[in-house]
Amino acid sequence: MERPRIRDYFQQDLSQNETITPKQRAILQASLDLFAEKGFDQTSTSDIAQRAGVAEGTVYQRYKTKVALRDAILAPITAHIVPILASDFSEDKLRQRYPSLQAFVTAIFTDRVAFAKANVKELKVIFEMAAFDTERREQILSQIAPKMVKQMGSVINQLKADHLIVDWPNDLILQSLLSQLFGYLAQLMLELPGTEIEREQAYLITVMTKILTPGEHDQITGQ
Amino acid sequence: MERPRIRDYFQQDLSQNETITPKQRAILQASLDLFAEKGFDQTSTSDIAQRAGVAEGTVYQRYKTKVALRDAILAPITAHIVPILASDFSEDKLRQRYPSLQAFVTAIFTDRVAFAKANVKELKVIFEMAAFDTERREQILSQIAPKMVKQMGSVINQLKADHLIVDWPNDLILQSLLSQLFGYLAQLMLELPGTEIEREQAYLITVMTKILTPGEHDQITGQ
DNA sequence: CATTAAAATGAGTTATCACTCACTTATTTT
DNA sequence: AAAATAAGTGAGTGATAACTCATTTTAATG
Repeated sequence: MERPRIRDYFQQDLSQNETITPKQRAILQASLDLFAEKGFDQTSTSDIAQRAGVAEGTVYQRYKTKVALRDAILAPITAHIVPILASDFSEDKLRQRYPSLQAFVTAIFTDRVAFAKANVKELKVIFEMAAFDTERREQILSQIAPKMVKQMGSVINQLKADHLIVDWPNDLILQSLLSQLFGYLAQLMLELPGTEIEREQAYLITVMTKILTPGEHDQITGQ
Repeated sequence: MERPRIRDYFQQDLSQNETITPKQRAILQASLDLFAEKGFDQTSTSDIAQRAGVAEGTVYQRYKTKVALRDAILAPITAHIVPILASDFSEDKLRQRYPSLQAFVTAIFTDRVAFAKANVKELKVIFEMAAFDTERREQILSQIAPKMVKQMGSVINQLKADHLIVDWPNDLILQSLLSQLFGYLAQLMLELPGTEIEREQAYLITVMTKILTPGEHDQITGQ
C-alpha cells in the first residue's frame, strides 16, 4: 500500500490560528468528543464544561453560542475537505495518464480514506448536521460536487479512451465508488463490529478497482 | 426487472393493530414527518400537535412520552425489518441453487431495495437513533447480523462451490454489498441531486453482480 | 512590585419544552 | 334519551438548558 501522505493540518486542526489557551483547547476537544458520542442536541454546555474541567461561563468566553462552538470545530474540516475531496489531485494526479485502474483508484482514494480515518469524529458531527440542515448540506455539496464531477470526469474520460474503465455514465461510476467509501465510513462512525481496519482499507481499493474493470456484465439491467 | 413483491404491511404500517382514531393517526404521521425533516430532538411535542391539528394533550393521550411515540412509529419497521433483512428468504430463496450471480443478487436485493424506498422516512429516523444510541444499535444489530451472516453465508458458500462467485471471505462480500446498498440509501435519505431513482435501482443490481463476479483482479492488495 | 489587561468563574436569568390534570366534548351502551 | 365510557383539550407546572454578568483569579507589562 502507498504511504499515506496526509497533510499536517488534520492533526493540529483545532488550534491552527491565533493563540488559544489550554482551557479553550480543552473545551473544543470535549465538545468534539461529546458531540460525536451523544449528538449535538443531547450535549449540554454544562456537560462540555464538566468534561473540559472548566466553568460553564468559560465556554461562552470565546464562542457566543453553542452552534458557533460546533462551527468552530467543523470550520477547519469543511475548509480543508474541499481540497482533499476535489482540488487536491488537480495538478500532478490529474495530468498523468494512469497505466491501470488499480493505479488510478489507489492514487485517488488512498488519501481520502486516510483522511476519513483520521477525522472520524469530525465527520460524524458533519453528517449529523448535514442530515437535517438542508441548507447547510446543499451549501457544502455545491462547493464540493461540481469540482469533483468535473475533475474526476476528465480522468475517467481519459481512462475510457484507453478502454481501461467500464463504459458507464460518469455519474454512475462516481456513485458506485462513493457508495463504497460511504459504507466504509459508516463502519468507522458506527463502530460496527468485526472490523480489521487495515485490511478493510486495502479491500476497499480492490473492490473499487473491480467495479470499474471493463467486462461482459456491464450493461445496466433496466426495465 | 422482477416485479417487486413488497408485503402489504409497509403501506398500512402505522395503524396495523387495534383501533386508532383519525387524530391519533394524524399524530403519528406528523411525528414521522417532523422527525424525518428536523430530527427527533429538534421536534417539540407542540410542533407535532400543531402539524397534526390537535391539542398538545392529545399527543400524550396514548403515548406516555415522546420517546414512546417514536418507538410506536419505529416498532412496525423494526419488527418487520428482521424478516425482510434476514429470515425472509430463508425458505424458498435459500434452498434453490442459483444459476447465475445476477439471479442471486436480484432475488436477494430487489425486495430489500423496494423496502428501503418505501420506508425512507422511517429509515432516517432509525438511523438517527442508531447513530448515537449505542445500546439500541447493538440490540438491533444483534438481532439482524447473525441471521444475515449465517443465511447469506450458506448461499454464498454454495455459489463458491459452483465457482460462480469471487473467492473472498464472506464478511468482505457482505460488506461490499451492504456498502452499495448503504450508499443508495444515503442518496434517498439525503435527497441528493442528480438522481433518477428507477435507473439507480437497476444499476445497483448490476454493480453488485459485477463486484461478485470472479476474475483476475480478486486478490486483496494488502501491505 | 504595582498596574492593567485578559481569562475564568458560577450564581442568576429567561425561555423552552416535556409532561400533567381538571375539565369538556364526542361516542357507545342500555 | 340517560348514563357511562372514551377521546380530546389547553392552561399550568417543574425541570432543564442556553446564555449573561458582576466579580475574582491569573497573566502580562512597565
